[in-house]
Amino acid sequence: MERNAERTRANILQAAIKEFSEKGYAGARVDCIADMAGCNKGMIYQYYDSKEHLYELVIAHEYRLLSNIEAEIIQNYTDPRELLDVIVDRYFEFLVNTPDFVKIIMWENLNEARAVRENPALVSVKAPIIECIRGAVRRGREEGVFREDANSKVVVFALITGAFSYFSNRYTLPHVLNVDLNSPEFVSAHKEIIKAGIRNYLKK
Amino acid sequence: MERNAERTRANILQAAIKEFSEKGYAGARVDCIADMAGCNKGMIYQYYDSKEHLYELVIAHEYRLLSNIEAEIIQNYTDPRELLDVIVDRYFEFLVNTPDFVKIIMWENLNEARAVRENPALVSVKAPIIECIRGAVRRGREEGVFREDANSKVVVFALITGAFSYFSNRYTLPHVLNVDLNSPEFVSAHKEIIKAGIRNYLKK
Amino acid sequence: MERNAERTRANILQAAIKEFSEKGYAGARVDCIADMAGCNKGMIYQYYDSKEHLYELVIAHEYRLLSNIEAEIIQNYTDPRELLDVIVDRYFEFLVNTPDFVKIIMWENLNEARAVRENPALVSVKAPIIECIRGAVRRGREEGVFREDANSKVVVFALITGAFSYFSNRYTLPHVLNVDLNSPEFVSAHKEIIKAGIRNYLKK
Amino acid sequence: MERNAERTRANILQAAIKEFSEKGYAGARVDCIADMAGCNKGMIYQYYDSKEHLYELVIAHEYRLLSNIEAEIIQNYTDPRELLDVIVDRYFEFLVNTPDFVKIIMWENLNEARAVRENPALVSVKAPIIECIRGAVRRGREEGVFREDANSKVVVFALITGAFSYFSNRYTLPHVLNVDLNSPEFVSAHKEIIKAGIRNYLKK
DNA sequence: GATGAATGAGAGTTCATTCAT
DNA sequence: CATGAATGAACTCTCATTCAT
Repeated sequence: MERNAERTRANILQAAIKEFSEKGYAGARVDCIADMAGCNKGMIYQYYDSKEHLYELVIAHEYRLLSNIEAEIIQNYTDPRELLDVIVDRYFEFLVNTPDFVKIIMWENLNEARAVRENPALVSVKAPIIECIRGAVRRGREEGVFREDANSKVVVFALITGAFSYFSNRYTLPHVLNVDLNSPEFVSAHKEIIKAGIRNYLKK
Repeated sequence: MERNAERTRANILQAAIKEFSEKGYAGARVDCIADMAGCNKGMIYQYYDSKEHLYELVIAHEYRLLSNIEAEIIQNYTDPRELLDVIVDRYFEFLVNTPDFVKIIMWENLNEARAVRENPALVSVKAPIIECIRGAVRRGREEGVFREDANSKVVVFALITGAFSYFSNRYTLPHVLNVDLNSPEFVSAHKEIIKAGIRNYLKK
Repeated sequence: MERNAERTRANILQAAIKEFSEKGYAGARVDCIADMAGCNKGMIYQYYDSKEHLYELVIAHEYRLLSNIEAEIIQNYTDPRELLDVIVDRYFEFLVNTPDFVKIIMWENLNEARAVRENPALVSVKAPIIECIRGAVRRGREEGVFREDANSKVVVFALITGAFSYFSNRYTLPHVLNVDLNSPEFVSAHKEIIKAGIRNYLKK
Repeated sequence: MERNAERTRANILQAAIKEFSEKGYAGARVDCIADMAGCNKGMIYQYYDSKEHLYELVIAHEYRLLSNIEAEIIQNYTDPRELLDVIVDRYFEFLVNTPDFVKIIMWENLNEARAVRENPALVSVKAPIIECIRGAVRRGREEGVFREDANSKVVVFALITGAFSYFSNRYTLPHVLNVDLNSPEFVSAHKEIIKAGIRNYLKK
């Protein structure tokens, strides 16, 4: 049996992401995490102190995943109109490929953002993308292509919730609507609605 | 202490709505529900058999609350363009006034709609509003004000998630964005984005 | 199976006295207490909240046992010389008949009196007997039978430790000395040594 | 990091003395001992096999500390009357300077002398001082300065418990009595009471 | 109809001990 | 000789559920 602290730590974190994402904080079981990580329960306490602390690290980890995407967007896109479309596309791409993420953020929301509020590092994790969008909105106004009184925060909020909402009702709505959320037509129609809504808000 | 079966049943249901909405299924405590209902634990088992069953009834109850709103919309609005705006407005009004609802639906989503799927009565609870919107979209196409290939399900999905999304990230996003979701300007800006997105999707 | 809250509470307390007295706080097992009390582990938490809190109540209970003896002494004896002998006799009698007591007080001593210090009610539990002895010492001085500079606290300390010491080395010393601490001759010889020591300290 | 078997063994023993003395057998933690010894847990098992065995060696070590004092007394003092006073003085001196000792003996007492009883070497560790006192008592009788029926074991027991008792209630009593056990007046008054008690027992 | 005492399975956590490196 | 990762049993505590009253 191979002994490797870093490997075990990582296995536990991955297992915890899966468990917390599937069952939320209250429903998650430390035993299940240990089983999935292929290690003993004691290891979780050795490396992460408590279920609570492990959960906080999972939240921080997931937030960082998205902020990595955002950092890449910030570096590469500056044109105000292009930027907003890109953000919707990238968010969708990320959320489609990272199904754990949406669920974890939703559980955290329902916990009233307890872990986020108590982690100073997370308070400003969205500052860069906010600043980026704010800059784009300002430049759009200066260039005369956006209306004068456009509110950046409204735009950021609409961008994020627009992308999120597609996934956050992933289980109940498709069921009662009897639709396939994964069909490319459905995805692109929804993305277009979000983009158009924001475009309309910004247009002069 | 008065003995009143109906009163006790109702108290338990209200308490359960509060408890499940605040803590989700896994985090909810039967003891807390009994305390809030001002009765003892035995009553919950007498009237509702188990925590699980009580939860299912809570879900059904909440779904019915929204479908009552929907029934009223269906009766009173027929004009295709007006209808969509009305739905957004009514949904927002309902969700603002019924904060427990959003949380319960979100928890249920995260439970992968277990209770909804297992309850035949809920499977068709959204059929009327879907049929109503479908009819409006069809009439809009017939009247030549909507595009020919408009998909009713895309519209229903956008309407519901659009309204929902405003509330479903109620805790994390305002915190990192430092905004007040309750300000009338923010609310109406967001509603307008949703309406415009859908309007744009439908327009010829 | 009879259901009786008061009975169960009392059973748990008695079982806890036994368990804590035999094994100390760290060595005591909640499971053992439940078994001895003939009830379920959950009852202990329902009635006493935690192992810690149960321990504190046990300590308080035991202290009260001794202070009941002291109250009886205070009421019935006033003659300075007689009083001191009576205290030694009564303490011995009590400690012989209440073997749990000595051990619990010793464990508590080794815990550096944590529970005693944190319980305001216990801080003054020995005040009456101290005051009583202090009064006897004072009267003995006034009556000219005790020395002028006799210190009451020295006397109280010698009285209590004198009685206690007989029991507190109950296990190691008899073993290495190969003596029977319960033989009446040994008991009365030891009591006489203590009484004589104190008498000598007080004599003019 | 230097590799030094003897050094590590010694460090572990010292750390164990501290840990067992502070927390008793049940409360002591192998991890804490390793930390204090500046080594890792494996070393403890390599050198001492188990927590249990380490504890037994600690007990033996502490007993030997006192018997060294006793050996020195035995060698240097023979006069019956002087001897008893010297023993009280030396015991006090030792116990004041070796605070761990009192606590360890007390814990061991509460464990009902398990380690002492199971260690043949300890059974006779007090034989020399007992024999010494027995001899002094005999000579005192022969010289006509002690009573004829003086029991040496009573004297040994009184000597040891008399010295011990001052320290064994070190935490609870001073707290409720509000006295300073370290004040020279208090110490010498207490010693005098013990000496006088024994002197009185022995006198013709 | 209503109470709350009692249960037992299982949750999070700790700890002496072992073992690959 | 030394490390610290890993284990598993046992511990404190919780909770949905049952049942005598």
